[in-house]
Amino acid sequence: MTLDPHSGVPLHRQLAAALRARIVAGEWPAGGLLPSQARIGYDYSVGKATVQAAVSTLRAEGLITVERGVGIRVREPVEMERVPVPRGAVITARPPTPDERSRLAVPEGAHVLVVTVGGRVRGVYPADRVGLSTA
Amino acid sequence: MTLDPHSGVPLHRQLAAALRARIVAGEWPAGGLLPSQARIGYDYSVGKATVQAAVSTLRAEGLITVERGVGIRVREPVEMERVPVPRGAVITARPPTPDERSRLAVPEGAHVLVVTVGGRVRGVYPADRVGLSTA
DNA sequence: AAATATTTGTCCGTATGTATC
DNA sequence: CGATACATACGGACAAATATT
Repeated sequence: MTLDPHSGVPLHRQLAAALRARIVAGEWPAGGLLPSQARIGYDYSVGKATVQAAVSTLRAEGLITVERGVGIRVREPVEMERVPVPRGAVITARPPTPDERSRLAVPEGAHVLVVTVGGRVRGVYPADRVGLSTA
Repeated sequence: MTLDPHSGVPLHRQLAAALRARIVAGEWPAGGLLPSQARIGYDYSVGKATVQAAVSTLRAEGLITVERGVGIRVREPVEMERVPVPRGAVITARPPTPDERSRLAVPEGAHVLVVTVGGRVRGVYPADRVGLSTA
């Protein structure tokens, strides 16, 4: 549980990598709670800001969800909806606008898939729940 | 240049919204420099952590790039490469793994487009530079 | 129902390191 | 070398949401 402050790699990245490894190794069940941020900081001997930066990274990666007053949960795999796209469409991905984030309920860190045909937007879908299938 | 600490909206979000509005309004040219983070904090009467949180948000949105020792630049529009996808493919977007981030040079906050055919991955592309076109 | 503890969120100040000019 | 600017890291204080007693 010890990180190396002199390795050249920032502590918060080392911590994120350490937690990531433990998560994918299945140390905590999907939907289960990790130790509190305070406990993590104590275990790895780092400050709050460092823990929070690491947590923020893993949340952006979609590995965890964080609930205020509760803790850090291992994200459960989500059912992916399948949406067909027409031929001749162009598909891009980008972060949602604040408006799209609330309208489509896009979680923090997730992006949206944008389908355009002839330069006109035909659809915007939350990328964490939707996969596009070509005809 | 004044934010409202009692509006219920966190200061860093208010600040991000304020800067976002000024950026999209064209207040600074593409490739140009915003005021320093210290200056922004002074102008809006907030601390460094607040400025950094707002800057981090805008960077994740792809609106700006931040260069150490230089400052905050308005991101210039990038040429989008067009990659064809076969019929019967499924397209998803997700954050890159650390490995993919370095291999594909995916900037902080950007995602990757994943093309699968019959459950097998056929291609992974940086979503900030690549658009997929269906046949 | 109510008080208490736990946990995360927000915000601040300070200090040090490192890259650029 | 010095000045400027961002990155990293620490700690404290308070608020908000939740869980527990």
